[in-house]
Amino acid sequence: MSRYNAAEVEPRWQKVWEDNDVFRADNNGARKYYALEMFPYPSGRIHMGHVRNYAMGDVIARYKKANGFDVLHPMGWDAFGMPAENAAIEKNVHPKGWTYDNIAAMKAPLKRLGFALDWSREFATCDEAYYKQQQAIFLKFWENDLVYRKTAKVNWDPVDHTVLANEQVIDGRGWRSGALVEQKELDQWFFKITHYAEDLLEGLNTLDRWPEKVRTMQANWIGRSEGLQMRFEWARPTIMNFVGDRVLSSQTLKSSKGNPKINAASWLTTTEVEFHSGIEIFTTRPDTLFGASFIALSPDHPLTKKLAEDDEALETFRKECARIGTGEEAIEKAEKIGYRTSLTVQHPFQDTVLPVYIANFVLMGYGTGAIFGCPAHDQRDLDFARKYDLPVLPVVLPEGEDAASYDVGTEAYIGEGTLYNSDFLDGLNKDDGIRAAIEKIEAMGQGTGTVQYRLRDWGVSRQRYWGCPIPVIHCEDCGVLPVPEADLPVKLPEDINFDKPGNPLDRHPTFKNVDCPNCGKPARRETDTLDTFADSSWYFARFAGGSGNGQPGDKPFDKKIASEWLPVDQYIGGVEHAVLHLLYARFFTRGLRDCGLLDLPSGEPFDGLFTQGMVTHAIYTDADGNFVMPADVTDNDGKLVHLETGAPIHKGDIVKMSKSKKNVVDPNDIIEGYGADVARWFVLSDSPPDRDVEWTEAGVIGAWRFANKVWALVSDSSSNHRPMTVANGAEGAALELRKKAHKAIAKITHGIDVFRFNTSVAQIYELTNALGKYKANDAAKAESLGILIRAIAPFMPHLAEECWSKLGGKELCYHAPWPVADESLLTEDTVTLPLQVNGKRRGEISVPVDISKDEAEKLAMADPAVQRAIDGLTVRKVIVVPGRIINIVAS
RNA sequence: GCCCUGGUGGCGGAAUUGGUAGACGCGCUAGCUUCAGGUGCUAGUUUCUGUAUGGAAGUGGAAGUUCGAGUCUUCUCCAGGGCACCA
Repeated sequence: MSRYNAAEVEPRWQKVWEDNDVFRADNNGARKYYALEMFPYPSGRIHMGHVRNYAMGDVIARYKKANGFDVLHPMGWDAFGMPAENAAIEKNVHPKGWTYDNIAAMKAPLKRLGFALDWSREFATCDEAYYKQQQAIFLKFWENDLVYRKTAKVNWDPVDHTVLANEQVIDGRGWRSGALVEQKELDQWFFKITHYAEDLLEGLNTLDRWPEKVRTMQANWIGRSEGLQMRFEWARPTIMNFVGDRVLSSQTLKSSKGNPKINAASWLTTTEVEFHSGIEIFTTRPDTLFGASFIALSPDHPLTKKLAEDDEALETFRKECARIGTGEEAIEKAEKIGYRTSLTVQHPFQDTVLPVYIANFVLMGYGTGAIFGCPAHDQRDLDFARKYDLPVLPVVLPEGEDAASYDVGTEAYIGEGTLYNSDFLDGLNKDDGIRAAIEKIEAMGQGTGTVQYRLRDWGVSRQRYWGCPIPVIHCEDCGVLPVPEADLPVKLPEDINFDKPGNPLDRHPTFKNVDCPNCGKPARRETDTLDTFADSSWYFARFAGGSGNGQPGDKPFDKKIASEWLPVDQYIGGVEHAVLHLLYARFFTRGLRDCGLLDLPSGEPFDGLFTQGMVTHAIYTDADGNFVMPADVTDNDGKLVHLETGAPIHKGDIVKMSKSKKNVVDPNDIIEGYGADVARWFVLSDSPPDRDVEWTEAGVIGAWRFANKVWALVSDSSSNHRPMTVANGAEGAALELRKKAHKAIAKITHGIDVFRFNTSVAQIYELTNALGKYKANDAAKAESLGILIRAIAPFMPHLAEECWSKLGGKELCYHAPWPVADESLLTEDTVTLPLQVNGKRRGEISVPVDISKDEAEKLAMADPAVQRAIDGLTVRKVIVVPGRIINIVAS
């Protein structure tokens, strides 16, 4: 037997594939299949997570190809972003050079892994040809009212010197830098994602090939709630005080605040609210209006700010709230605190007056920034009411409670029930009560039923160099103008430096200073660049229909071709993108559709989504607690020691591979040592794809052994074992082998179809074992070997080609059709039926599959083990499940 | 606090969706082979009990539905992830 030499075999087949251009995607009229993995950021090194991600996609791509699909499986680079700028600052290299060098460095090992990728479609998002089209899309979105500009309070990351979208702020810190985020007022560009809030939410229901978890996370993020937006009018004495003694009059308000219309769903926190005639609130529980005992405004509410101008104590209170707002532990417990104003409002339905508080738990960013408090049926309101001694009047009576004695105590009741203490709402249930209350308020002209979303518009301005320039010019006379299409792309200048903090574009004279395209006078070019999440929001369409590549007349993508390939049939990537990337991409495809660029009625870019688990590894530390790379650790008689020093090593937790913990295994080392196939096989074999897989040396060796075993099987085999052989009419051991092989086909196929590659792998092992034991050199063996090799091909494609060719396969294994199971070999003539007595297994009998129930029962009763078990008992019942089990009930 | 996921041998994990729990792999044990350098083959490997045919227990825990539960229901514990004052 000759040993399998991956180092020689793998590059050889890679060259054959490349020379024959076999992975190029063409739409030849067969059913199309678009397989895509989230494209990588070119950090310069590939890691095991990449290997696992792309190995999964490759299984799907090769499997679909074998099933006769036209497969599109492209690869490219998500190449804009801050690491390039950080490298520029730290290592004094140019972001562009750094990025393209990294791409080259990553492309080599990726090719060495032998993925069936159509490299002809490769691009990087930092290619001029790509960002030119992104600028064109930006302008198109602008034309179609999907882009707008506003001064807004934004999340400012003081470490990265840039703005962050809401989604990019985690626990009050920047998602990348981890720095505490500050609030800053800036002119910002926004994508109007809220325009599609309802559609994005609705669309989730159609994505039945997405993980439930991701859909839930997006739904939560969009955060739809139905309710009532209404006005509480000032109580008579208040309006006198308010307008008379304090600053405000309706005239000054109107002129300073402009449009009084409420736009609560907008990104802006400076919600413009008309408050001279009352306070606008939003509620999802208008049925509990009769239980209202106060009104609370956000500390950031415009009215609060106005009042604070004349009220030092209130200003102090506001600062107090702001201080608590940023400390993380404080948010955990966040005691509810309030400030009582001298204002009061009129209850809409009855002759009572409610005090107006400023309260720290009311958020300006949601609804109108003001609420009515109903302590009996909202926990926050209850905590607040108990603290400030406000009335707690229950108006929803839970089932089984008595109206006369019911008391909420310290736990607000938020469930269903019957309304009482509520005048015209008495006796209604929750939903009817909500409807009736909304109707009444609408009839009174004090409000309307509305829908609120937590989702806010996507702020995309970034004060960075290494991103797609926003194609806009600011002219003092003509205003904000688009760069004319003929002038695109707005290129990133290359003569920049990072010797000062901030955006180099902002201090680049020839970039920044331009002539107005309208009047020709000196004007200022926009120096902000787009959030890099924009880059990854349409790359899949460019892969599918990109053309011209920077030539004149190039478009973002060919509408017809892109629309044929889209949606992506199977998208694979990490869960960490569940909200950000996947939501933005769904927005983009809707925008592209509505701008007429893409023919995609559903607007959904990804038909199937799979989120794979991480690659983990134990953390190794030495006696001093320093992290040690796994490659430097060896096993010495069951004890882990340092490879060089021999010092003892401690094995710690098994966590995601990360550079900082040094628990990483370099794919390059594995490829060199064992070959690409072994690395691929290992990451797919043991764990289900959606769970984490622990990288172990033993596991790799196991995979390596298996590859050799398959090779041994083939190289020892007779030379006339043509892989496409079909054996007919075998019997005895040959028939058993054929049955095994055909059953394996069915199970392997199913495993791939449902993304349980580990179960496919197990079946491949079984078939290999069966073949290993089968010594005859006949047609049954030839057929089974051919099945085995084709089944292995999506997992270990090089080994498969080598075996296929050794066995005399005429064409490439890559082009060989997926084996089809012969139905007649999947069924057995006889089955083994377990015999149970009172649910306990007592024996088994072998019977023909088509045996009658009576016959089976007779045989079961005659079984000696059954006889022993029912000795002295009376048989009550015999349950015969054909082909499955026989259970005898006796007592 | 709320919402998901999951919990099965020493380990990773199977289980035709209510029908023989532990497939397959790793590890381990015993034997054979001498391939010298991550080797191949054979047998065994849930636990307890018994010389043995066998018996008993067993899928985080408790109860339930059922002829029959890893699978369904309720409660509960633990781990991982997400959201977090969203009115």
